[in-house]
Amino acid sequence: MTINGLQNRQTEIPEEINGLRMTRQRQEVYRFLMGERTHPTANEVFIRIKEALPNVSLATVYNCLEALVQHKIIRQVNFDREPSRYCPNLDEHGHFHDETTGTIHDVKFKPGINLTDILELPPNTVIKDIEITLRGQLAAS
Amino acid sequence: MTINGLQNRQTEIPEEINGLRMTRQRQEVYRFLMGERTHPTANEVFIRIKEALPNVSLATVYNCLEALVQHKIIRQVNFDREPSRYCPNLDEHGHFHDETTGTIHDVKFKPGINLTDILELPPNTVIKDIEITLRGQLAAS
DNA sequence: GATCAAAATAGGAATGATTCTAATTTTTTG
DNA sequence: CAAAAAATTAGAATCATTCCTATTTTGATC
Repeated sequence: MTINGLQNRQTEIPEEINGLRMTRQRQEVYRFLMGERTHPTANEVFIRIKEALPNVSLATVYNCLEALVQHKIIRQVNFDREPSRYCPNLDEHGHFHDETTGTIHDVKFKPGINLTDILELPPNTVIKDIEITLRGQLAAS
Repeated sequence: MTINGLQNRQTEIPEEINGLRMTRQRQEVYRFLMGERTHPTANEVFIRIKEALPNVSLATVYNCLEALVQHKIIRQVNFDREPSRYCPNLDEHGHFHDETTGTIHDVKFKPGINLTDILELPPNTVIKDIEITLRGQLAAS
């Protein structure tokens, strides 16, 4: 792929993000996710970054993904009991799972909506994380 | 437990619910869930209904749960990648997972709130199912 | 109530995403 | 550079769930 190393410079990724040292493997995982809207699984990440790092192991991909999630650099998304998927969008948002195509779409909240405004939470509740998932289909219009 | 069979009559469960024939095993699964607020896992259901049906198998519990879910008699609830849990509350609601105690609480919507009102869904979307899960803790007040 | 077909169940094997373990390599620190 | 810490690798282990197949139960029909 490379003709000239200098022209092959890919998106610059800092040496550290949110206190997490960005090793080569973490960079590749992160770079791939940043360019994806498809919410890939760990295995899909693995297959893809093997192109750049042929010796990478699946365990490392899991380690990287976990580290990135824990440092709030990416998000983990779960649909029922399917394999976890990973998402670079850190804005508060939900996910719509289109059953017809199997694709997943981010779903924004309408402006000014605050999740905790619409739910009857027990008093003194500290919410750390919210996950909203929708299943359905895009009707042929 | 039984002194007098007649007095031991438990909650009457119809022979059929939503088109699903209520076999003995399905009855036991359903009856147990109806009396529980704890959102048990398949295995917890299994352990519990073995008291009434010593020969029941875990596979059957899974079969029963799936049948009940598919006929919209109970709901399946997933937290991240933890074992699925089951819930007899059919009202539209979310779940709050208290990390301190490990307990799960149903969360109602405030009156008049319509989920689709607050989300920016793609046009022509048919939503079949919504799942809202919250993780956090009940602060000591 | 006997008979046949369909549905449900039981038990155990198989699956598959994820986690764990131990050994090796890389990075950081003194 | 040496030692310690962190990250990576490969493969084994885990465990919830599904699958398979034989058996049992149920429902329909006579």
